[in-house]
Amino acid sequence: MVSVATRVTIREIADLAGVSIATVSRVVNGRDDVSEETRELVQRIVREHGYTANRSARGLSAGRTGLIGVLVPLVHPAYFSGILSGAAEALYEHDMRLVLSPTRHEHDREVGMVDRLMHGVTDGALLVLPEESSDELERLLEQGNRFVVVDPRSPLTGSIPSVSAAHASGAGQAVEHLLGLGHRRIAAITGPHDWVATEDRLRGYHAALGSAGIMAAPELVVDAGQWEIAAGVEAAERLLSLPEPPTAIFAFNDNLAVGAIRAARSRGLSVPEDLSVVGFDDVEQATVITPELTTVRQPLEEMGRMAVTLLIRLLDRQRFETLHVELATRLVVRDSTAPPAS
Amino acid sequence: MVSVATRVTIREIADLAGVSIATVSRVVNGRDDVSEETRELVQRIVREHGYTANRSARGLSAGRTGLIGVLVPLVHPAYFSGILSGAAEALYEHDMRLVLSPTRHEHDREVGMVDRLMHGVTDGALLVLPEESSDELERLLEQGNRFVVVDPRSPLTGSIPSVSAAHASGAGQAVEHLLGLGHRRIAAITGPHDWVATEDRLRGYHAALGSAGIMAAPELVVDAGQWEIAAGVEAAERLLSLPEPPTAIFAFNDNLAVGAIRAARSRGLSVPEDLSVVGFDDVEQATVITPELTTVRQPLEEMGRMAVTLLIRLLDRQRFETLHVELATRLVVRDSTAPPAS
DNA sequence: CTGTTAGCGCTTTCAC
DNA sequence: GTGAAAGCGCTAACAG
Repeated sequence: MVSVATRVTIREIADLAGVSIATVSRVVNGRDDVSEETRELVQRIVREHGYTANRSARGLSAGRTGLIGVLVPLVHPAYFSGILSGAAEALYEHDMRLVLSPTRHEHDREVGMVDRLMHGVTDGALLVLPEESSDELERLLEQGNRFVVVDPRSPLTGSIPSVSAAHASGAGQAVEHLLGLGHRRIAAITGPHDWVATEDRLRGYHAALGSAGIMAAPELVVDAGQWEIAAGVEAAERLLSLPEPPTAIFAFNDNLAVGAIRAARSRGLSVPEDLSVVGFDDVEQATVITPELTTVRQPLEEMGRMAVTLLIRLLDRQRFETLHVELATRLVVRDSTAPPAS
Repeated sequence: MVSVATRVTIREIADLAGVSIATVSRVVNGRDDVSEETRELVQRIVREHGYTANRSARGLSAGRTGLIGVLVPLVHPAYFSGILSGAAEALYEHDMRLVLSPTRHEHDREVGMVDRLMHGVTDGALLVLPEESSDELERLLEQGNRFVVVDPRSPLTGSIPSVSAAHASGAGQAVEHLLGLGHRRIAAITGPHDWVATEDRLRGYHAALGSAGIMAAPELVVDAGQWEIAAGVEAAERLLSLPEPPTAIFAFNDNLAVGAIRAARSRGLSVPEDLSVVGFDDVEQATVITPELTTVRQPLEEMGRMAVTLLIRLLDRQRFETLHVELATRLVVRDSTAPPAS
């Protein structure tokens, strides 16, 4: 005969303490217009009975649910789960919770989810690598939705808050590392060409080469078109069959780098002796592959945390100057890079 | 002067349609006591205005929020994100959402989160690899909480619904594969000894050997004590320095298997020529490592989906016979296993 | 079949 | 400093 336990409500706490529910509400929400005496009394009762406000009721009456939607294309890839992890932790510290909403990269599903989430379930959202165009996002904002974009796919207009990694300078770090080792023919395997991540990293690549007085040979930049291992294999094969192949490859993410290593190996080339490879992201597989990958670490957890920070400020209607935050990357040198053969 | 858009409410839809809010509510909730005519009218208006019920209000009034809490130790490891992914997808199909709640393996945090979640934010929960003892879980259940345990760490009493992989038969598949290749000295690197996963896999290991008329040598079973790569390296080193080392190692998860491969390699042994290695889980790194890992695949997404199915039945107060569901595993043969040297 | 009404538990004016 | 009371938007009896 177990029935769903009926939780203690604000009414009961009020009765127990001999005060009104308004007073209990004040204490629980940390208002300061309560006498010290009353506050302590109420707090004691609250503690003794393990009372916590019913979130639905609070959401309905105060318009704040303490829930944040996080839209990610997929939850599985390490890239997204890193961001998720950081966001969940930051929200937990604010006593808020994360509503996980995978969009499967489907534009319509994403739009629908934002809409539903924003209507009574969630106070705001994080849009990770959203499918929507800048215009669509702008419109969402105008409709009164509160959100922060994490790692925008395409360039955003000024008023949409966002958090991303410093792609260009990260790429610069990678290339400078290779230059420092003595490489001069440094190839790039890029991601899809219309992504901010790709374009910015490409910019960083060219800038770093340029500063060293090197003009990147056009044939050394190949577009993998995707971010998957297979595309990396293919792109690397094209590079390695060049009349004058590169001595180092900067792959625009770790998957592509893994592909490059495989391609090299299957040609009998050894990494890093015959070919240096640098990746980007620093996800787990970077340390599983042999040789362990030298790569540019994106601060994924930190990106999630930072996005939460911005969003909470937004919800509190605080203004802030910098709507676009770029988080620094860090080069992690492991075993896949070395000076060129001779 | 953008103000937070005030969403269309049931009241407005009712007015627009010239019916009462009760009727709108009936239509929206798919009740069948509405005339076809009225239903269509209301549905049209609802569609035109993109109305969806405010979840907080519904939660408060109906006691159902459409939200499910999922407690996981961490979100990042592929193991958990696989389960999360399956659960999120299944919930989405039921128009429900997932509240992500990482516990960091902290018992108190987990208990606190269950408690808070269950109070007005969530209808029920999935507890993945929970820290609580069977007794504590039992008590939670008695207090009226609705939840399903995914991959219990310790054995559960009968009344607590759970979903897990078929550990014993999975281990059997691994060992039989090795036996089939001709191995006779088959070692096991186990996880922590008080885990259901460890004990069941160990049982499967012994059973399979036993059926082949082989008595497992005690020194061939080593307890890694953890699930991490480093522990796998260490355990494998112990095995490989035995006077009569094994020709094959069955590691109780992929991390440990990766460790075993590293240990073999650093001794100049090549896998699979000199040593076969089988893992358990089939997470991404199994295909990144060289050689690609032969491993027992756990149906992680499916476990998440199944848990959601059970939970929803539980919420609907449906009875079911099988409270404990075991999902079959599948052996994935790749390149880390081969017949013994000679 | 449809409308009226009474809450769900909480926050928030507005008085005192 | 504290309480009374009016909702927040919705669901679920209960009438008719």
